[in-house]
Amino acid sequence: MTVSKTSEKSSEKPADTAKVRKDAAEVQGQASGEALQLGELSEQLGYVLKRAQLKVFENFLRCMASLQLTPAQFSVLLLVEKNPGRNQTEIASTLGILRPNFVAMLDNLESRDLCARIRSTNDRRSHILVLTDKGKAVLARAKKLVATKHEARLNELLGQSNREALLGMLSKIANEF
Amino acid sequence: MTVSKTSEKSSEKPADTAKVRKDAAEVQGQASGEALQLGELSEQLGYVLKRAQLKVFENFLRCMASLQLTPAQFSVLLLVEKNPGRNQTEIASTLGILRPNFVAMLDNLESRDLCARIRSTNDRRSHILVLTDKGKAVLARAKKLVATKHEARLNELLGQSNREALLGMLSKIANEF
DNA sequence: TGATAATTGTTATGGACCATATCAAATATC
DNA sequence: GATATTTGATATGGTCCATAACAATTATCA
Repeated sequence: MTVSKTSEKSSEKPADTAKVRKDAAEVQGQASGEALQLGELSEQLGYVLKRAQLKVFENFLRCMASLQLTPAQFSVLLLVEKNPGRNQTEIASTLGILRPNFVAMLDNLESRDLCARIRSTNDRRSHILVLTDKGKAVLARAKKLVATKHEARLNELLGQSNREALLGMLSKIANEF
Repeated sequence: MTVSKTSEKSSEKPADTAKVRKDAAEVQGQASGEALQLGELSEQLGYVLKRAQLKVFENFLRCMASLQLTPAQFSVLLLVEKNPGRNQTEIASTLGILRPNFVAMLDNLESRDLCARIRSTNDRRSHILVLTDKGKAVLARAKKLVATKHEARLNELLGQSNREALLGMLSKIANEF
């Protein structure tokens, strides 16, 4: 196999061997217009999981357009409502949010008068988080939107029992994987 | 209710009303050490879905540590192997990757000699994508790692039939939601 | 008690990922 | 053959995520 000067110019890329070019020549012009085959990709849990998650978030944002709440913001409001009086570190960490990144989130929610930081009397380093009246009202409306537009869509697509089974399996993965 | 000068300094935040401070005073010092209640959060599909996805990706990265392949890179290699001779636009779009963002990804894979861009003879604008021999070998090893370490873990956690049901529901969400 | 360590909220910063506008080269359209 | 479209690429900005560092406050403990 006379390979004339394995590298004519030193600017060639690592993959630029004769073998690859030969392989490529064999598939040149094949499969012009046809749809691509997903192949094993559609069996990869991570792939399907990620795509499903994107779709769900996308739908969530559409349902919440009138309230301008992201999934993360919604989760903060839910958690603060359920656990009033906790500080930023506690709320952030149970949501998997790092404290530095939680600051801007709270700045946003507080500027919209949805929740408030109150200096704790026990530990004057920390801020206690509470929903404002407006925050409670907005969250109530958000819950209704989620239930009627978002989760309802899921039930309609999967059926009640399947939806519950799905949630159970995802919880198991989230907690025990 | 005599509220002495509703706003002493104009620098007060919107949420700084007497009502919120009163509400906060009632929960000060409650629930010091106890664990937080997730409440309705654990029933929110989006929340559980996102957390599960993070766990799965995390595990995937650990399993692939020896090959240094991210989920996205793995999906590219899988798709190029199944569809050799397609161009960047086709591969990227079926993966939901925007063309500009696909360039750096390919630069990476190509610099590691896992795949190659070959100028198409049909349309000299486009690059045909092919796996190199090394790319094929690495992908083969990656598939084995995924099967024995990653997906096996899932089967062990959920059981074979549940794992298939999960995949089916996620596909349905990804495609029909 | 007082010196030292740890914690809380915060800022600054950098990386990874995602999205848009724009460009030159090549091709398609008419 | 003039114009529009497509392809890969660059530049750029936004969002999210992660780490280091800091002042104020609190905990530790010698």
